[in-house]
Amino acid sequence: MKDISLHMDEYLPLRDVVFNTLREAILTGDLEPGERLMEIKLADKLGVSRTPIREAIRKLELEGLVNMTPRKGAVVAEISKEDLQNVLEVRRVLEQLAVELACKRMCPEDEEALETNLEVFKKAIETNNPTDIAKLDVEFHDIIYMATKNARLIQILFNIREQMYRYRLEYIKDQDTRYTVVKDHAKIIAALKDKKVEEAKKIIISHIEQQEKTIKKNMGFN
Amino acid sequence: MKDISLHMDEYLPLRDVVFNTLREAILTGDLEPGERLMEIKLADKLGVSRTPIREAIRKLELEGLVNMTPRKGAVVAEISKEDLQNVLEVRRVLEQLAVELACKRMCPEDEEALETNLEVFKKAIETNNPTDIAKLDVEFHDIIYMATKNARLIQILFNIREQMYRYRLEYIKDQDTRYTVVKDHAKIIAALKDKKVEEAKKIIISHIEQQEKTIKKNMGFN
DNA sequence: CTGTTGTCTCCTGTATACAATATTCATAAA
DNA sequence: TTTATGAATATTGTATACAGGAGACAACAG
Repeated sequence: MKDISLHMDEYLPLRDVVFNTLREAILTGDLEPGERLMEIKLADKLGVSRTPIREAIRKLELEGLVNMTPRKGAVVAEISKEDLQNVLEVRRVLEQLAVELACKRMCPEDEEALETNLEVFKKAIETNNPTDIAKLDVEFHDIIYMATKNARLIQILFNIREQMYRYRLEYIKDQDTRYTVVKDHAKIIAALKDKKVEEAKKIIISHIEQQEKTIKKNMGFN
Repeated sequence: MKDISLHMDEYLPLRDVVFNTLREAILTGDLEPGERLMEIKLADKLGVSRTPIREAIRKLELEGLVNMTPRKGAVVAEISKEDLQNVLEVRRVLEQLAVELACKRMCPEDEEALETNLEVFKKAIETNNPTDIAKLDVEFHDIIYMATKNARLIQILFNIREQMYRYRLEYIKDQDTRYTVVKDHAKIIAALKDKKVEEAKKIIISHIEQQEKTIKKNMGFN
């Protein structure tokens, strides 16, 4: 039997479409922190009934993007300096774990993917395309995550990155840091290839701390 | 105005009641791994409509306790040796982070709570009440989590513990390890009080590794 | 002028109805 | 006997209806 399955995963339940739409809107700031999410209004706007909206909101709640109060509804979660600190504290150790595991378990394809990414990244910086740059940076870390072969870790890191996205857009606008990012990525790749775990960890930490500084600077958290 | 507020948090939406019920059933093994969760059946059994059931299942999905396939429904997530490994890898670093932060931020009340817990724990072991023992062990770690003052970390650790519960019940039945657990707890408290971060981390790691061994032994993962 | 109460409206919580898809099982053809 | 095929059935996806709580606001009492 040949592969006749023409994208059987093409179909997405409305709740997932709604979920993605709302998430995107929150991450880009289209829906502002503190804003109420009213089911009927959203349902009308998106042209669906309340049911998928409700289910999407339940998921957003678990993702930490909205806060719910029973019988009062959901509001877009606030972003605060404290919360950023909290997320970064967790992220720091998990990213370290990720490079550690990646070091152990990385296969040749992963290595290759990292190097390809770095090249494309460099080009994107030349052409100065912010969207591409952000996407490629995300992809770089994705490759490392995947190399860990730990589905749980991957899931949590994805979730954390989601949170970070609300700050990240600010971060990536900052011109000065771009070359630092490239250098960091190159160093990480080298360390991973040489299986220098501690080295790789160190770079990741400084990488994150650099981001932290930039974000705080750009958002006026000080 | 006196405190006349008689349990205003008494009310729980049905979806949360259902969520707790199903979670409990999954964790205790009442609902077995691989078992299908059919909405109508559950709705009839619990005497509610499908709506709260569906919303509860969405939450269970995000918690990782069930797996969903669009248009096919939800099944109770399997528990495998690999998954246990994955969870433990993450847990190891996050528990370390927790004691590190707890060391920094613990207040006198937290210290007191830990010591009280230890005393009660000892008594529970004397009287050999498995339910109490499990509850107190959980509480011990809760106190440390809370002392970190990091809501994100707390949330993830809670979630991880939830996952662990599926193995933990087996773990706690094991008689031999109980005294080790008490000793570990005492050592952790001492280290936290003396602000000996590295020491505390070391103990936590061995504590977890001990659990890991016991769980694997009891579940025949080898 | 201030605070209380009642009503009105809006919104969420829950149930149910209807639509679309997946599964099952029997039947028929090779 | 095995494999297709298709109708019957079961189950999920989505929309809608109805009930009840929360907030807003006006009328009224102090």
